[in-house]
Order: sequence, then C-alpha cells, then structure tokens
Amino acid sequence: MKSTAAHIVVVEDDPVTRAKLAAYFKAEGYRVSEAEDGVTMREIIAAEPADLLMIDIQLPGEDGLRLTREQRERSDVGIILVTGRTDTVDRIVGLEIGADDYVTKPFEQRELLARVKNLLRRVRAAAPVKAPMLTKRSFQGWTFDLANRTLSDAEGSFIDLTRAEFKALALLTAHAGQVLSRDRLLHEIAHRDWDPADRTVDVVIRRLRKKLNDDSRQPRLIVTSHGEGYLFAVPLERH
Amino acid sequence: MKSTAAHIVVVEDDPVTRAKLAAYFKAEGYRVSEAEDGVTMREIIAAEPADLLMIDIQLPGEDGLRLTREQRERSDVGIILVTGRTDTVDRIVGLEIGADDYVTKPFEQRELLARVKNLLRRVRAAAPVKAPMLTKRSFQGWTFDLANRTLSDAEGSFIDLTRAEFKALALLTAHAGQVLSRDRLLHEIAHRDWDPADRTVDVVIRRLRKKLNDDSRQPRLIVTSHGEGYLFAVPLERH
DNA sequence: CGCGGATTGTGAAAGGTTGTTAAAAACCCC
DNA sequence: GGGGTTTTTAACAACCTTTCACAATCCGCG
Repeated sequence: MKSTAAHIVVVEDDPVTRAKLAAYFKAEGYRVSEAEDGVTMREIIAAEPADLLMIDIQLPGEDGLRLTREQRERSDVGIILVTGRTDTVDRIVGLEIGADDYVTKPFEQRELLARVKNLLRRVRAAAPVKAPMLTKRSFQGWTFDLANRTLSDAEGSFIDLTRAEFKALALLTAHAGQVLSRDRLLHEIAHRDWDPADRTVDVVIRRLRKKLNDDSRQPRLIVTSHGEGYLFAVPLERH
Repeated sequence: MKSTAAHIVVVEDDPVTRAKLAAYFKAEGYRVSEAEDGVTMREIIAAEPADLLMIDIQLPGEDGLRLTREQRERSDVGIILVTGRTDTVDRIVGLEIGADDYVTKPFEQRELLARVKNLLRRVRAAAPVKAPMLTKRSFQGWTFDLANRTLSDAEGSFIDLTRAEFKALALLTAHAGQVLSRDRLLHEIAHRDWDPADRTVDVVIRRLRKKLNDDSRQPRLIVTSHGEGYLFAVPLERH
C-alpha cells in the first residue's frame, strides 16, 4: 500500500534553503515534497500522508510552532523544526509541543541526514501498529464507527461521542487486552503530560462507561487496573 | 503509574553528573537505574529491559559508541549520548550508528526532559503488540477469564478480581502444580522484592481464596507449601 | 463580538484496593 | 508435646479511583 521510500515534506518559505534541503533528501532516495506555507503543506499531506515534516519555525502567515502543534494532534508524523536563529526558548517550546528534533541553519548535512534516518526508523516502526485502521470495530453487540465518531448498540441506535471520548475509545480498542496508562491516554486526548492529581482521564472513562452502560463496579468493557491505568477487556470481533 | 513508568538507565562514570541526571529523571517519575560502565549497564538491562539509555561517550573501558552500537543491534531501545565536549565528528558518528539524540554538558534541563519525553513516546509506541493471551482457564467448575479479569462459577455468575488478585491467579494457574515462591508472586503483583516480614502475598492469597471459596484449612485450589510458597493444585481443563 | 449549548477540566467527598501490623493459629522438628 | 518459626486473619492506614457538581473553555452562529 505504501511504497518503500519515506515521504518527507519540507515546509520552508525561503526557496534557496527549501531547494537545498529537498535536493539533499532526494539524493538519498526519499520522496520529497516542498511547501512554502502551511496551506500548501496540508494539501500535500492530504494527498499523501507524510512520514516526516521539516518545518521552518519562521513562516509567513502561520508560524511553524502552530503547524507543529496542529499536526502532532492528528498524527505521529515525525517533525523536525528548522530555524535560522539559535533561540533556547523557541527550541524548548518546539520540543515541548511535540517536535522530535530541532536543527539550526546552517545544517551539518551528514548530521541532519543521520537524525532524519533515525527518526524515520522510529516513525515507520510505529506505523504497522496502526495498520488495523478499520473504520469500524465491533464488540459485544456494539459497533464503534471511527469515521463518524459514533457508537451504535445492538438495536442500531446511535450514540455520539465527544472528541475526547472518541480518542480514548479509539486508543483503548486499538490495544484491546493491554493496560494503557493515564499518561498515555491523556496524551492521546489532550496532548498533555499526566500528574497524579489529574482526574481528567478518569472522568472521560466514566463518561465512556456511562455511554457503554458499563458499570464501574463490575466493568465488562473498560476495566480499571489499579495503579496502572485502564484496559479494554473484550476482544474485537471479526466482521 | 509506578509499574508502567519508563525505565531509564544512566551510564556515566562521573558520579556527580550521574547522580544529577538520575535525580532529575526520578523527580519526573521515571524508574532510573545508574551504571558506571558497560558491564553494569548490561546487568541492569538483563534484569529489567530499559526504555531509554543515556550513555556518556567517554567511559573508562568500553566507550559509549561501542555500547551504542551493541545495544542498537539487539533492540530499539532509545539511546541518547551525553558528552562533555562539543565534537562534531563524535556527534555525527554517534548518530550514524543509531543514537537517537546527542546532548552536551551542561544540559538545559527542560530541553533534555522534552527530548526524553518525545523519544520515550516513540520507543513505547513501537512496543510489540502483546501476543493475545489465551483468554480462559477452567478448573473445578470455575472459569477464569484473563481478558476480563473475572471469575465465573458453575452457575455463570461473575466475580470481579482486583489487579493484584488477577495477577496472582494468572501466575498460579499458568504454573499449575508448581510451587511459586512469595518472591516470585510479589514480583508479579507489585514489582518488588520480598522480605520475610512482608505479608502482602499472603493477604492477596487469602482474598483470592475467599473469592474462590477455598478454605485455608483444607484448600483444594491454592495450597500452601510451608516455607516455600503457594501452588495451584488442580490441573486446568481443556476446552 | 457576544450568546447559548456542548464539551472539557477541577476539586472534594465517598468508595475501593493495597499494604502493614499484630495477634492468633498452624506447622515443623526435635 | 514444646518451642520457635511460618501462616492466617482481622483491622486499619495509606493510597488510588469513582463520582458529582460546577467552573472553565470551546464552538457555531446570529
């Protein structure tokens, strides 16, 4: 389904730098797309999902940090920020919102390539895990529709899920039988780190259980693993 | 959260730097091990696989690059190289043999932490999908459902197990007929070493026996082996 | 821009699970 | 059977999870 070469998108307004980066990656055998701004980047990604984004932090219009946050919310694509100046604060902020790496011009080409290779290895290693990108998952009479963000019960009546509920259920069902930590779940639903006082995940789980008619005292679908997290406790059915 | 916290191994010969790094990661809730050289590092990893290695490049004996290459060959563990000096060649070589990142002392703590978090996210996302467990074990009219963490008796009514009870029963039934030491059981349920004053396992066994209606005076299912531990005394039925 | 409804996050009280302690019971070996 | 050791048991403390009400935030729309 996916051709073997990784797809890299260079988002950079300066044509010279952009061409230089693109040429360099092409020479290494990657498929490279060039975008001068966020709008173009989104079009490219929509047409063909990227494995790695190289994003200039200082773009006309939307800046690179905004794009980083936006893309990190929707996927686990690799993201490397590029910048002309060395600004510690920018760098830290960039990394904290989810960029995997941060390089300053001028690039040391061999170093950049090594970083890109290592990151791509990780991005692509994770890809097969989400292979069962089925649009529907069924269990115990329920059908969970990933495309529509809805649940339908055995009688076929629909229940809407909120964004957070949807993301939590998607992650739980994608890892049926495995305990997922609150940290992992919170990251999925809110892109935040968890701290022990944070009850957000518990509340989302409670709302999900309510919609699924799952009694927390005797849960059959979403089971609590004390001190560890939650797990989806029934296998998905083939269909 | 404790048992799901990532395991970070700091490999650094300078005690001051090592303690500093370790303390910093511990404060963030990670499980941290410290090694002063490659030999110690391997022992630690053998006992408990690491999610992330922080390796000083200049170690007495085997150097950090050698360790990096060795570990990268056998696993996808995250590797961050640490060094005192800024040497472009070292950096490039390190990255090319598979280190995910490279930091120079002195560290910018927030930046280091952000990098560590992002890398750990990728490492753990790639964790192999756990082989689907055999989902049910039956004995003496009981059915133990590993997916649900429930027991059902002959009439089919459900009894919920807590995390600790579930893990203990899972281990016991997986080794039916064999005596399991308290140390082994405690490791399973709490990832702790046992000491002779620790009654935790006994209490969990008691609670399990109660749910299974197993009389400790005349146990049929979970039998005490005085001075040795416990064993699950009935064979599992085929189904 | 501001409104109203939906969604998400927070804090506190209530409830459940786990680990600890100490006393009682059982065990083992002589 | 005696005496030291190990196991069982109950009660409780510490900690973690559930629940609820409400506050904060987001979102679509006039």
